[in-house]
Amino acid sequence: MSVRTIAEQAGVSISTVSRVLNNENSVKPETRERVIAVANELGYVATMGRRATTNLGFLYTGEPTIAHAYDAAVLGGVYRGTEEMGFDVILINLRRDKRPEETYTQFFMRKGVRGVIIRTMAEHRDVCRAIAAEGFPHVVISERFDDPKISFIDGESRADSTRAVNYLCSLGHRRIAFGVHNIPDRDHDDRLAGYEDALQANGLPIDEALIFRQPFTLAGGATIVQMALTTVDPPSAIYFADPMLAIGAIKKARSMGVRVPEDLSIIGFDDTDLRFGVEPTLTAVVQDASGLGFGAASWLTRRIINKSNDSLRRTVPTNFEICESTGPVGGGPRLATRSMSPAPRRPDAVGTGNQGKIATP
Amino acid sequence: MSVRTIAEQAGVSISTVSRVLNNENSVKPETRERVIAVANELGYVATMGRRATTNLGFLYTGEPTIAHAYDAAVLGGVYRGTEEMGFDVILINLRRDKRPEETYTQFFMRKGVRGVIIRTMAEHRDVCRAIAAEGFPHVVISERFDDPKISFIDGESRADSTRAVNYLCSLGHRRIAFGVHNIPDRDHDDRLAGYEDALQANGLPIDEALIFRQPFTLAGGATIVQMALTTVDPPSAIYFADPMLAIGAIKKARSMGVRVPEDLSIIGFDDTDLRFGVEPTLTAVVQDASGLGFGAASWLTRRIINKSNDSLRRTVPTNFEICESTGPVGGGPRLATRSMSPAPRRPDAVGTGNQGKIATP
DNA sequence: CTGAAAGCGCTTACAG
DNA sequence: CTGAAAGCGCTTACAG
Repeated sequence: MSVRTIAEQAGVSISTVSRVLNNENSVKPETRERVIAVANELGYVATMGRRATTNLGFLYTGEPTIAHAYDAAVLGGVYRGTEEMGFDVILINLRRDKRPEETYTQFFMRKGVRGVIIRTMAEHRDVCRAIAAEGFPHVVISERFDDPKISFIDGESRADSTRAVNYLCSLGHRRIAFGVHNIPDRDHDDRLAGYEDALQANGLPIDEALIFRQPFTLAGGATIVQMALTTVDPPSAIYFADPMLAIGAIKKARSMGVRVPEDLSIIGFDDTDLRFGVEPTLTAVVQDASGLGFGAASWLTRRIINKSNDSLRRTVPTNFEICESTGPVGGGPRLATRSMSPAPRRPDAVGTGNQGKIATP
Repeated sequence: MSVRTIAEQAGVSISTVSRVLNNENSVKPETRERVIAVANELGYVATMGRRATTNLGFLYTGEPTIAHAYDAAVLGGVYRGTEEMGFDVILINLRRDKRPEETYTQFFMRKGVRGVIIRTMAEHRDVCRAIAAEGFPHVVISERFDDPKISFIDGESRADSTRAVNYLCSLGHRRIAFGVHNIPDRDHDDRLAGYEDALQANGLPIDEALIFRQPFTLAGGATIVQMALTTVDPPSAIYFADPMLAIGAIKKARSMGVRVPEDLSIIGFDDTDLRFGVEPTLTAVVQDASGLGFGAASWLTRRIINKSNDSLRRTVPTNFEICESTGPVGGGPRLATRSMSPAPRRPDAVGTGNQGKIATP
């Protein structure tokens, strides 16, 4: 399948197809759109020499945050997911490299990319919509859309958030705070909704004074503990929708002489294995970030090879794990570690002889 | 610069060059070697359509460990380092994709890769040597070689390891253990050497019974603490050459009722910001893993563009940071947090609105 | 094992 | 704004 096929289908010459592929400004917009549509329909593949490229793009719509534990886990999963079909992963960044006048498809084809895993944020949902509208193969990670043309894979944390807060209620807690980062994010809104569901189910009021928003850093978590414990009617438990907040909170509580869980129960959220690195080990809602990346890549590479036009609309439940950072209100004895909804987790391969730093307790 | 140029220089036809590039087995070995040598000399570039590719390979010689904090930090740095010259980062894996009969250069050219950052381990030092011998642009991360043709960038942790152990001695510690992972690794050997240097300088014996080797996991660190504290003459301080070991050790000590630092001083090693996530904050030898990746990528992309033949032989000193996990032997008051050798650190960009999980206290 | 020539995929003046 | 044709980079039968 070459420029020639596209040219025939679109009713233009191969010169025009080439011009569109290279985004020359001389092409009439309607012609351009028709050619791009045909190229996406036929699954046009950029060639290297005369071989088809097999690059899968890991796309940041905004500033890349590769070094973060969540991103690293997702990327590790994406890499594993490309193995079966033999695709390579290439890191691409819209903000850095996309030219303003070119379409997404043109940008991707220029990079030799046949499909993209989109790592995005709430503010760039329109970018996901535009890529889907052009018909370019894609999967959005950790978002959810109503439009059936947009493919996504998303962790469903609302139910476990409710379960987590229900668990606190069952331990006798009545003043339960919620800590979340201070930037709008659908994931985190879900967790807030789950928290509110549980409060209502337990006949507890939703108190805005118990909802804290801070940057998702250790310092943010510390600030929340500080603020929460110095209010008039302080909470006896906090559910954090972010790992860093929870870890910072535990550190801060201990340095304030507040015992966890005797004086304060803490539930966190974990995408990796960070919950095992703190003392006490964190009771947490756990999301398999690596699994999200794996699922996205393995589905997308198949869709590309099969030239199907399916969408992926997959929601993966989280898991609620009870560890040591939660206990009865008022400081009873600790409960034994156990898991309420054990789900299979697929850890990334841990090589030998390297300096890997992942927690594998 | 095309197959034609290579053909002329190598004294063969373009057909033969093409055959070598595609590793057809009909080519005589000597001819093949000559063509590959010329291709590397001229800096041959695979083309996409008729544009030069600009891929920088992030190469795993063995099993990829992308999700690990160290790898993620390095990769984040590599990505930043490619921005100026506009290269893209592509993840490649020898074990998965390299055909047994092809040379490294052939493999890389087939992937459209113009240079590689090599993430390797001690057991694959010969792979680094072979890539360098072929003349393919490369930088090895966290290794060191005598051969001046091999480019590397490496953290120098021996001096700070000595400094760390000297510091323990200055606090009155006389029984100081060393914890390291149980797989041979030059990095970690350096740290052991630094430990031994300090013991000798302080007139202390090197006691094999105080050197513990365990898998680099939280569990490994816990095991070391357990073993160390149940010996006849237990140490009052431990220096760990790996972050996970140190964090696991702190957790274990606390759960055994051993106070850190009053009963046991712990010094760790940190590639990222994990030391801030534990209680007490870890005194540590700190390596800027992201900076290693950045340095490698920014040098390598320039070398490719300039078609120079220089080698990179860069050693980056670590930093020794005194935090809360160390104190006088016998449990005096804690010292204030300060840094003995503050070095500029370049944190990865932290985006907004994402679920990033890096510690930025 | 290798080259000359045909041919594929693409781009690029040139012409309109 | 578009096409026909020339041309570049590469691969691939074909011939030896």
